[in-house]
Formats: sequence, structure tokens, C-alpha cells
Amino acid sequence: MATLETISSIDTAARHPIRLVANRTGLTVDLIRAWEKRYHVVDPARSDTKRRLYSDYDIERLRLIRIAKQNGRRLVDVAPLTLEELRDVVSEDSRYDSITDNQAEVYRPSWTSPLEATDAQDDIDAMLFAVQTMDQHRFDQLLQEGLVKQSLPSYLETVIGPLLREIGESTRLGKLRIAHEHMATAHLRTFIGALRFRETYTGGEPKIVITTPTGQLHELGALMIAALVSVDGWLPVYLGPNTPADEIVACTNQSGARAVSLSLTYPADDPRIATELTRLRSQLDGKIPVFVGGAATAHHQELISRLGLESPPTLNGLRHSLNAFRDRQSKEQTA
Amino acid sequence: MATLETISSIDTAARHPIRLVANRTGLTVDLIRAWEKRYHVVDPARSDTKRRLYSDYDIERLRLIRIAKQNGRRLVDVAPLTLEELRDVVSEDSRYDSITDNQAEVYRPSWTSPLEATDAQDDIDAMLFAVQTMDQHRFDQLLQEGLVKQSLPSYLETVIGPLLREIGESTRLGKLRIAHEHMATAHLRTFIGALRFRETYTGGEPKIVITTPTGQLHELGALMIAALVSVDGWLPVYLGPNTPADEIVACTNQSGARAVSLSLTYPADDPRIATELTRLRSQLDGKIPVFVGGAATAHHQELISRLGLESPPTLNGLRHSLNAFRDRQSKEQTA
DNA sequence: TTTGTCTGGACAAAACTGGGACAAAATTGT
DNA sequence: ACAATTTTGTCCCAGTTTTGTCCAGACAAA
Repeated sequence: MATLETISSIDTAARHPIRLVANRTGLTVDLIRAWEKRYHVVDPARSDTKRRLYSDYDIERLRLIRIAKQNGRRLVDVAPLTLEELRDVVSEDSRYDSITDNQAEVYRPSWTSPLEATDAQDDIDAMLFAVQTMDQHRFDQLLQEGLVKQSLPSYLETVIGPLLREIGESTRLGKLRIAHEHMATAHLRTFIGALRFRETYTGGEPKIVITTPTGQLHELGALMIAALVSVDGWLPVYLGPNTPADEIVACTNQSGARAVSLSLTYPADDPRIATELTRLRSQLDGKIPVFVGGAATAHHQELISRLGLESPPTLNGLRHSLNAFRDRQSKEQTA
Repeated sequence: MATLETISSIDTAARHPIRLVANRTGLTVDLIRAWEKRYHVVDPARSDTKRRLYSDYDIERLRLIRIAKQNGRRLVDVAPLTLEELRDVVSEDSRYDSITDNQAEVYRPSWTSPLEATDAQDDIDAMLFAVQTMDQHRFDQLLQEGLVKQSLPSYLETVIGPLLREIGESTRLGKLRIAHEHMATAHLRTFIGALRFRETYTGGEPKIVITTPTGQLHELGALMIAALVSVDGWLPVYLGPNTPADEIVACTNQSGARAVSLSLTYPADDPRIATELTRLRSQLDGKIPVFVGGAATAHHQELISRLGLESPPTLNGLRHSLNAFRDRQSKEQTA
């Protein structure tokens, strides 16, 4: 279905110079040539002066191989595969990857490998510095580069989330100006928003309404959730911040969504949170679960459990709960 | 209405000397000539004494080629392309810049309707329908496709702007729910935000701080301005909505921006608009012009003229004012 | 006069190519 | 666990192509 469409849309015309291929794939020029020399990973056409000319097909191949390598495959093993086989391998690996991610969460609570830990903190520090110096371009660049190093879910959990918290904290402490925070927020909004388009849309995905309730104006948490769940094959119906409970209900009904997720961050003690959550739960079909997340959930534990809402402690936990819910549902349907 | 003027918003009249072209494109005078000599990148008209005279069209071409080069294209490959082809190439490249997934989702088929002149209203209606039916995917698709048909400035002016107004109006009249408006806003935020990345940063661009003052929570107008001015070689320092005057000043000073632009939309009668604008103008270096735009400017004409702010009536007007300001400045500098 | 632009050509830096070397990292064998 | 082997990323070289910059002398504009 989607695969066919994807394949057919890849142009086999050779027209891209090696530099552009390097840009797009994140490989170095040297490496691309080395792979060709040793394993004939690709066999680009040539210009009349022997310059390499790559097709979209070649680029896709290189991209997939790079990901496969990152997942632990050896170049010798993946080099001879066709594009379709590569796709299979990569998607299989990423499934496995996400499982180990979750297990890792359970097994090692906080002391993630020293390498990864320092890496993430280094990245965050570099980003904070870019924000402080108002170096927008550098900030965007760092955001992009960071994503290359790991899977989207772990990136959101280990880098973007902490970054957001540190920016908020620094602003409160006066280490950053409000203007810095605004700039960073605007760029993060654009960056995370763009992530959602990376996932494929086939039409069959279960939908989930994602927003923040009335009074909660910070949307980045909700947006992160939207990006995250689309990785696992949900289709987010993203409503931005500050949506009244009635509207969430109406939207859920009209779109046929099977779940709702809300992000609560600031202000944490807004009394509207209680009234909105209560109204939402009472008006919404009981079969539709409501997930809440964000820094402000801690202030509302009692209410949340009384209303029967779910509040997984981390993004990964949310991801887990959602997938479990979906699997349970699809099992019930077939039975 | 404005259709005729804006569609041909790229002027083919030849009148710019080579120095100005160099200033605007960030290329050197020598380089522009070399490109012409070797690849006929542009073919400027000549004065009666053989001076080169470039049109806006030529400038746009040169800008795009510079960006294409930066994306890894070779001059030989891009030199013979038409303006439209160049736009395609550049937007394709910047979309795939660094590592992205899934070609199918964003790959633009080349068979888009040749009917360039189809009424913008048709597009808007289709988009409104997609919003009403909560068909997010269709909405995104329409936004993308619409952009192919015309230049970014005219697209913003003839489609996105009117679309925003109609969505707002329809929501007020009850034809759309708040949820619909929220969904549309969220997708437009992502879409317009992504547009800014089409332009590349070279380091030499003059900066302009863009935001909305305290109390103005709608950021799309400001974001449109940011996308627009980056087309003309400004580097927007975008701060999102709701920024206090002090912070705007601080940001302008730290970033070394040469201008400020504010978007005023809703609520139009917020008294904070007056106080914030007054404070901004008094604290800001007098040499830095402040441009205001948006639906709410009409309510503050008297204040605006009293403070000496500029309020061009349309996006295109803003564009022209800004470029005139820059050209005036660069002339003063060389003198 | 002084400054800027024009043409044409020269020159040098940058980028690409094929080939190979080398060391770090991963894997295998014992 | 340790050494041997293989895999893999990076770098260097010399030769070619591509691309940016500079120069000289003539002319035009301020």
C-alpha cells in the first residue's frame, strides 16, 4: 500500500552531486566513496567529466544503510540488500529498538551509560549557550544534529524535555531573559512541529486528540506527545494549547479518535484544571481513555486518580500505555 | 482585488545596478559577473552605456541559486533552470536537509495543475472544507500544493492571510467550532514555521526582531512576516507572541537587529497595546524603525502616527518599506 | 578628479577523482 | 581474557575540474 506509493515516487534520474548526497544523508563525502569502492553500496551515474551523479533512489539507499548501521548492522551485511529488503531490516530494527528502550527505562532508572549521559548534557549545554547568545541558526542546527544521534523517542526524553526544563528554570532564575526563552520556544515549536511530517500516513491509524486544557498556554509538551505517538503509528489530532473541555469532546467525536492526551505544565495551580478535567471526563465516552502528562500533574494526583485518568510518569511510559491500550483494543475487536 | 498586483509581485522591470544586487543577494559583484560570463545565470538588461540593470526577477534567481549551491548543488546544474524549477529544487533540498524520513509524504509530484491562475478562493474553500471535516492530512496537502503555484509573498497575501481571516470569522459566526480553529491554527503554525527554513543563513543578512506585544497571543501574523522578510534576505529574530516591550528592546540590542516588526490582531482594544508601543518606542534606539501590521492597527492609527511608527497596509507594503529602508541604509554606509 | 563598472583573461583556492595507507573499533579464535 | 583478524572510518596523495577572486586598461558617473 504505502510502500508501493513510496517506491514509485522515488526518482531514478541521476542528478545529485555527491556533496548534496552527503548533506542529505549525514554521511561524509569520503565515506560515501569508500562504501562504493569497497562494497558497491551504490553505483552512481557519471557526468561527462566523471563526477558522480546520484539518484533519489541512491540517496534513499544510503540513508537506510546509515540507519541500519546505527542500529548495529554491519556494512557487509546490509550493503548487498535491495531497497525493499533494507526497508524491512530497518523497520524491524526500530521496532526492536523501541522495546529495548522501554526495558532500559525499567532496568536502569537514572544512571544511563556515562557516554550517553554526558553526550546529552553536552548537547543541552550547547543549545543553552546558543539560546543565550541568540544564535538562532546554531540552535536550529544543534536541534537537527541531535536528532541524528538517536531515535526520536529517546531524543525527546533525554534532550528536548530536559532542555525545556532548563530553559524554564534559567529564565525564572534570571540567567536567561524572557526574550531568550521566547526565541527558544518559537524555534522548538517549529522544530517539533516539523517532526510530525516524517511519519507516514496510511489512513488506517487510530487517532488520538492531543491538546492542553483551558488556561494552559504552553503547547510544547503536547506537541512532543504528538510527535512521539506518531512514531508508534497513532495519528495525532493536534489542537494546540488552551482548548475548552467541550471542544475536546466534540473534536474526539467528530474525528473518531480513540484516546485523548493532555499536557499540564503551567500554571500548575490553576483551578480551571480541575473543572476542565472533570467536565471532560464526564462528557467523554467512558471507553475513551484520557492520558495526562507534564510537570503540573503532580499537583493533581488525587483528582486524576479519582476521575480515573491515566498519568504515566514519563514520555516513554505514555508511549507504553498507549500501545498497550491499542493492542488490547485490537485484540477485543478480532475476538 | 489585489490579485493582479500580487501575482506579478516579482517585477521584471530592469532597474537595479549590480552593487545593489550584490548587497541583496550576498554575492560579490565579481561573482555575479563571473556567473553570467560562464553560465548565463542571468542575462541582465543594459543601460545605454552598457551598465547591467537587473530586475527583481534576476535578484530572486540569484538568491535561489546561491541557496541551491549551499545545499550542495553544482552551478552547472542549477544555472539553466527557470525560476520555478529553481524554487522546486531549493524547497526540495531544504526539506530534506539533514536526515529526514519518508519521501512519499512530502515529495511533490511534478504534475500539479498547470492552471496557475485558478482563483485563490477555490483553494481557500478547499482548505476550509478540510478544516471543517477535520481532514488534517488533506489540509496539509492543500497548504503545500498551494505554495507551488505562486511565489511565497503572493501566497501569503492571497491565500494564507484570507484563509486566516475566514477561519476566524467562521468561528465567530459558529460555522466552525473552536476545535476546528485550533486544529487549523496548529497546522498553519507548523506550516508557516517550516517556510522559514527554506531560506539559508549566510551571516550577512540584516536582522529584524519580529513578535507581538504583551496581550497579543496570536502569533500567526508575526510568523507570516518572518517568513516573508526572509525571502528578501532579512534574518528574522522571531520571538513568538506576547513579548513585553523591555524584552523586545533587549533582544534588539543584543542581536544587533536593525528593525522591529509587530503584529497586532486580537484583542484590538487591549489598552496594553498603547502602553507597550509607547514604551517600546521610547526605549528603542531612534534609528531603528518599528513596523506594525495586522487587523488591530486600524484601532490605533492616531497612536501609531504620533509615535512615528510605520504601518504599511499590506504584507507587500511592509516588504517594500523594509527593502527601501535597507537599501537606503546600505547606500548611506557605502557613502 | 575620484569612484565605480565594463571586458577579458589570469590565477588560485576549493572540490572531486582514483588509489592507497593507516589506525580505531568490532569481531573472531583460542 | 587476550591476541589475531576483519571491518570500517578517516586521511593523504597527485591529477583534474570547477569555482571564486583578482588584475589591467577603457570607459562612465558623480
